[in-house]
Amino acid sequence: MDILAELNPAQKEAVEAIEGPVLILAGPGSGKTRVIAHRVAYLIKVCGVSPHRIMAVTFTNKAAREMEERLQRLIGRALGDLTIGTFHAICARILRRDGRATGVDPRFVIYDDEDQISLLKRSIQEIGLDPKQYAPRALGSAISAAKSCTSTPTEYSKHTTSYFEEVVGRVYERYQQLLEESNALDFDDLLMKTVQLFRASPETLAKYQSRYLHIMVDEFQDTNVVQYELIKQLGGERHNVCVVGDPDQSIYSWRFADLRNILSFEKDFPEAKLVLLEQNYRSTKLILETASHVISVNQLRKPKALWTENEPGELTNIVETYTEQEEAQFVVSEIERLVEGGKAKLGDCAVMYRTNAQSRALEEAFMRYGIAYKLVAGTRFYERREVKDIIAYLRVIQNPNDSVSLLRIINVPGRGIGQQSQSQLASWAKSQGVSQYEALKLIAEAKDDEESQPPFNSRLVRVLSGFVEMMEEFIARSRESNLVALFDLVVKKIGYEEYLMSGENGEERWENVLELRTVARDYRHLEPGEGLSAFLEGVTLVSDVDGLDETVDAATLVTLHQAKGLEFPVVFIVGVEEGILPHYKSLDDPGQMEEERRLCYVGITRAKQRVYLVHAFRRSLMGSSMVSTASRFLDDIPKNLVASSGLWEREESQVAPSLYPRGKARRAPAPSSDVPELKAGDRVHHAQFGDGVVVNCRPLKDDTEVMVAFKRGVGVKRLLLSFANLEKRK
DNA sequence: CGAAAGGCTCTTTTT
DNA sequence: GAGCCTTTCG
Repeated sequence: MDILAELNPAQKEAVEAIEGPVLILAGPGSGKTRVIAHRVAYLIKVCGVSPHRIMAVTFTNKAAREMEERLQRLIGRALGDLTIGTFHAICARILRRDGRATGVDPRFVIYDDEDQISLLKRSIQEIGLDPKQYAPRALGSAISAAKSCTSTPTEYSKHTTSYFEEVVGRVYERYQQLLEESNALDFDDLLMKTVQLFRASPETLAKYQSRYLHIMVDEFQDTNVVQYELIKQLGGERHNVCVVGDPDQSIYSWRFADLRNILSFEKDFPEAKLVLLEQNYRSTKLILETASHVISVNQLRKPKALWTENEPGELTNIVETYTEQEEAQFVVSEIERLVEGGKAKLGDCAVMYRTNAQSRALEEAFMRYGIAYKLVAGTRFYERREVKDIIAYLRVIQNPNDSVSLLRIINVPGRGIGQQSQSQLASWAKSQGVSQYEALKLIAEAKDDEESQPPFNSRLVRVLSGFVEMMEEFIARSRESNLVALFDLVVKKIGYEEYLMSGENGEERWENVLELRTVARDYRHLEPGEGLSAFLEGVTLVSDVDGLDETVDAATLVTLHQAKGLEFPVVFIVGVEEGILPHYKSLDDPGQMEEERRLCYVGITRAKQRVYLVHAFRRSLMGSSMVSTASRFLDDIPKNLVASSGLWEREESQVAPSLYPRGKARRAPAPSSDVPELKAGDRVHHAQFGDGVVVNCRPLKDDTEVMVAFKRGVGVKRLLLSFANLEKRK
C-alpha cells in the first residue's frame, strides 16, 4: 500500500517533511490524525526508522489506541515498541524507569484530583489555616499553575506579589512535602519531575534524546509550558519535532495550556517548516460556514481559509424550548425522528453541553423514551466511592507510605478506628518521626511488650494491630499472586461485599466492584508487582473518552471539551445560552470569552451532516429556576444559514396569567399612585421575595405583567405591576 | 464510635 | 441538588 497515495498536496508535504522541525496548522476535519498516522508509517516503512525510535504524543489514551490500530493497518505488521500515549502516561513511564536520579522512588502512586484536594486540605490545616477560608481548589489551581512552569515551592515563594500568593507558597511547600512523604506524585508532578529529571541528569536526557529520532505531538495548541519544555528537551540538537494543532480549537487555557507555545515554536525553531491543512473533509459547506462565522468574531486569531468540496447540506437548526426538560425532550424526539426516517443511525448522533450537570435532564429524557445512549463521564467510574476504596487498598499494598489512601481505608469498612484514634495515631507517628504505616507496624510489634507500648488503650492497640497485620498479609501476597487473586483476597478479607450490601444501593455498588475486577483481569498475566503497578497507573491516567465504545449503536452524550477530536454525522449542542455557553464565569473576561467561542466552534465543527443549536428559556441552575437568553454566539450566524424554530409560544403558552397568589392579591394594598416604570434589567425589591432583576415586561389590558428573577431559593416570579408594590432600586 | 439529620456552600471545562 | 461538614444522640 502506498502511504502517500490518497493524500492531498499539503498532507503529503507534511508527511514527507521528516527532517527538522515541522509546524502543522490544521483546521477541523482536515485529516490531521491521518497525517500523523501516515507520517509515522512513512518513517517506518519508507525511511526504515525503527518504531523504537519514534514518540507520538496524543491528547487521550483513546487517541493513542486508535492511532496504533491505524498504524497497524497502514504498516501491515506489528508495531514494535513505538512510544505512543499522553504526556502523562509517557512521563510516568520515564519516571518509573529513571526517576531515581531526581529522587523519585519508582513505586510512587499517582494522586488524582480527589486525592490532591484531600492532601491540600491537610496541608492547609497543618500550616494553621482554615480550609474553608482558603479554598483547596483555588490553591490547588495556583500550585498547578506554578508546576506548569516548573516553579518549585522555593522559587515560587521568592516571587510572590500578594498575600494570596504568599499563602499559596506556604501551602505549596507543605503540600509538596506531604506528597514526598507519601511517595506520591500528582498529575502536574509527572510532567514537572520529568523535566527536572532531564535537567538534573544530562546522562538520562542524553539516553532519551539519542533514542528518539522523531517526536510528534498532536493537539499542540493545548500543551502547557512544561510539556513544551519537555518536547524541546527531547528534541535536543536534532530538532526532528513535528507538532500539529489548531489555535482555534484551544480550549484548555484553564489547565494552563498556553497558545503562545505555537508562537514560541516558530521562534525556538526558526528553520521550522510550516504546513497549513485547510481542506475540510468532514462537514457540509453550510456547517463549515456556520462555524466560520462563529469563530471569526474572535480578535486574537489568525484568519484561516477553510474550504470543502462537500455538499452544501442542510441549514443549521436553531431551536428554542421552554425549559431544559423540554430541550432534552426535543433532542431525544428529534433523534428518534431522524432514526425512524432513515436519516441517521442512533450511533451517528451526539449531544454536547458545556457543563456536566446538563447531562441529567438529557439522561432522564433518553430513559423515558427508551432510547439507548452512552454517557462519556457521568459519575465517573473511577471516582465512585466503592471503586476508589478498593483502589486505595491496592495502592497502600504497593506503597504503604501513601497516606491519603491509608487514611481512606483505615476505617472502611468500619473497624473502630475513628477520627479520634486516627489523630492519636498521626501525632504519635509524628513524634516518632515515622510514617503512619510504619507507626502501625511498630504498634503491632510492640503489642506484647509491656515496656515499649505506645500511649494507646488496649482496644485501640488491638484494632490497629489487626489492621496492619492484615495489610502485611496482603503485601506478602502481592509479591507472589497475580492481580486478580490479590484483588479477590482483599475484597474477601475486608468483607467488602457484606459491607456494601448493608448500605444503600448495595447491589449497584457491588456491581461496580465486580466491574473493576474485570478491568483488573486485563493485568493478570503480568508479573505480580508489575501487574499491580500497571493497573494502578492505568486507572489513574484514564480519561473519560477512553471508555467511549464506537461499536455500540447508541447516542453519545459528551461535554464540549470531551468532544474535541471526535466527529458525528448529527450534532446537538444544548444550552446555547448566555451564562452557559458562554459560561457565566467568562462573561467579564474577553480572553475567556474567546475561549468559550472556540468551544462553541469545536462543537459545531464535530458535525458532518446536521447541527442543532438548542437553547431553553428557563433553566434550573443550582437548585433554582433562572431565565436564560439565547447565546450571543447565535447572533453571529447569518440568518440565511439558519432554520429556526421555537417550540413554545412566548405570548400564550405559559402557566397561569399570574403567579401572584389570588387571595393575597385581593388583600394586597391598592395599586399605589406611583407605580414605577420598569424594563428588563432593572433591579427591584419586593417585600416578600427580596431583591431581584426584571427579566421581562408584558403590557396587559390595564396593567403590566413583570417577570422578575429573585435571589436564590425564590426563583422567577410573574407579578402584576400594580399589585406587586415593586420598589425600583438603582 | 458511628449513624442520622440538618445546615452550609458552590459548581466549568480534565490529564 | 449534591456533596461536605457539623451536630446530636444512642
